[in-house]
Amino acid sequence: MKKIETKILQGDCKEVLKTIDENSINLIVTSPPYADRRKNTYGGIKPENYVDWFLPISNELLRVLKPSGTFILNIKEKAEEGERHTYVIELILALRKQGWLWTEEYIWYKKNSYPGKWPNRFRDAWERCLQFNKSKRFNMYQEEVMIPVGDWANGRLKNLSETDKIRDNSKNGSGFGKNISNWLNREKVYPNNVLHFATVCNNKNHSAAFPEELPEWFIRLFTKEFDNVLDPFMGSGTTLNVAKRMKRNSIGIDIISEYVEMVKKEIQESEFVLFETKTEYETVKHE
Amino acid sequence: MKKIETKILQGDCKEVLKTIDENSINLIVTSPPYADRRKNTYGGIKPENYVDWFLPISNELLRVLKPSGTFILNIKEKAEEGERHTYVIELILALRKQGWLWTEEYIWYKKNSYPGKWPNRFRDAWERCLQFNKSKRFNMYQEEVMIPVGDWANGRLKNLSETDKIRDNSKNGSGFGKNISNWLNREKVYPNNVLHFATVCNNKNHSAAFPEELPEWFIRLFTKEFDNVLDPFMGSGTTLNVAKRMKRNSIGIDIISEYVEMVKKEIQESEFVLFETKTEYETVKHE
DNA sequence: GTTCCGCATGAATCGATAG
DNA sequence: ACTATCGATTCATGCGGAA
Repeated sequence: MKKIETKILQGDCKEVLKTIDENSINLIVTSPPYADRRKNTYGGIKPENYVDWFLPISNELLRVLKPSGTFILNIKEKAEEGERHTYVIELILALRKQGWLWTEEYIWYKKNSYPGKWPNRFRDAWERCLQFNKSKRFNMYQEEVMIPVGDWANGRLKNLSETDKIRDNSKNGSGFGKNISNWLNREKVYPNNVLHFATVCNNKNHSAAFPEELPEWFIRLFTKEFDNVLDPFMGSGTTLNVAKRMKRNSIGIDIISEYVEMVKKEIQESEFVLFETKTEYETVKHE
Repeated sequence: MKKIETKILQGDCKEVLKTIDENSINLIVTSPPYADRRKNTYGGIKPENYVDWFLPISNELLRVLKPSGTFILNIKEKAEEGERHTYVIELILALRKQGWLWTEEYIWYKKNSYPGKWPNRFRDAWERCLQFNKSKRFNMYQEEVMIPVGDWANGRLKNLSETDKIRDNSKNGSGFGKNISNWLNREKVYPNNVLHFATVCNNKNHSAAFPEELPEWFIRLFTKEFDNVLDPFMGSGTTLNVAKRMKRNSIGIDIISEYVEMVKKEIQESEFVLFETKTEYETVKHE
């Protein structure tokens, strides 16, 4: 029986990542600390230094990711002095120069973000989930995230007209054509690039990270069982917990030892539930 | 009684804008032709030339906008050969260099996005609505766009169908973690920066790029009655029609005379309904 | 009239196949 | 090795005709 490995490493990920084998990771899902002058994790990265701070890390991520792998970066620029910062869009350009492909930008639309306002803006209800890849041919298991077909199918597919049974090209030359009969008996359809997930509440002693649904969706989409998932900014360990539950090997890194200890404890407790898995903290094994 | 003026001008907006007084416009809402799109009507701007094409126009927009005014740019980059193009984010950086403040990025979350599914990506269900300003002190009438608390709880501006609720649940699974009782006794709440509107497409001879709700929301938020609204890429005239209905003066520019004639006719027909307003095509008057 | 139902429509993008 | 065309995918909306 195969075992699931969940490794938790303490340290600055820029250094710790160097201990990980190249081309060994199938998926990186992470939410790095946002630029913030006041925070003391990572010394508080200033917005104007954010790109320079991130590039050495992403260079290691580029090294450890398999060519068929995917890197999902959950990030949102802060507003300061009435403006949105530009460090995130500058980071996209810099990552492309570093060799990453900017494949897509998914939107995390926060379901239950509180109403609220400032004099010049409303509550920010969305974050970017930027998808980067090493090559154009990456693994994507689209069937794993399909959703039920909409109400329209009930009425529309009841009785088909003649044009419904063949490919019917759009009359206005848009190039869009469809064959309605393809949709008979179809129960599920593919989703789009807006993810409508709830936010999580701050009930633990750490700042709120993303909800489990977010890494789960990407893990489902970009990995299969026993693949390797990495979160270099582990925080409260959401990605690792989800990966373990979904039978993916995972590596988490965090600079704050309190987080590391907390996640280790949490993962160990889950051993009693999922006793067929095994957690290793010290040794590094790859397929 | 004050009269509403609706002016429709034919020509290249880069030139036509020069005839408009400086500091005279309260709100610019526009959706320029996207790169490589609408080739048959606008000729199609190449992605690599997009920023250079747009900057002379935005320079005129900067001139005609009042210091308290707002510029809303609806745009979305295309995907090509597996990657998202970067010309839109390069445009944001270039507009800031030109003197604009990048205040906010609203998301237009399209209810009925264009169908599509490819080996490497899903349907694109959102577009950017970028907010730029000349100064940090711009007019914003936040109370005008408040929404009923029930709609906010659904995360939508309209109620969900039963199937939509199931689809939503299958995507996120979790309910509300937060105590929303504080909001229950309030009639209306402020919205957030995600706008959930449907696209418009009908079987008549023209289709609107964006639905009326989109310019209506921004006109409500950033102008009051008798303010001046400008759309330099008028197209089918959605912005002008909405502005007129909401008793705002407006100027529309388009290079295609067919569109200009069509919108003129449409605006004139609405005279019979809203006979207290008056449309002027030739003279230019400002407060 | 008014409501119901049928159905065309769309800022798209990829791979495969044909010329 | 180019370019051109075709097939696949999908659902809210509004029009027009029927009930």
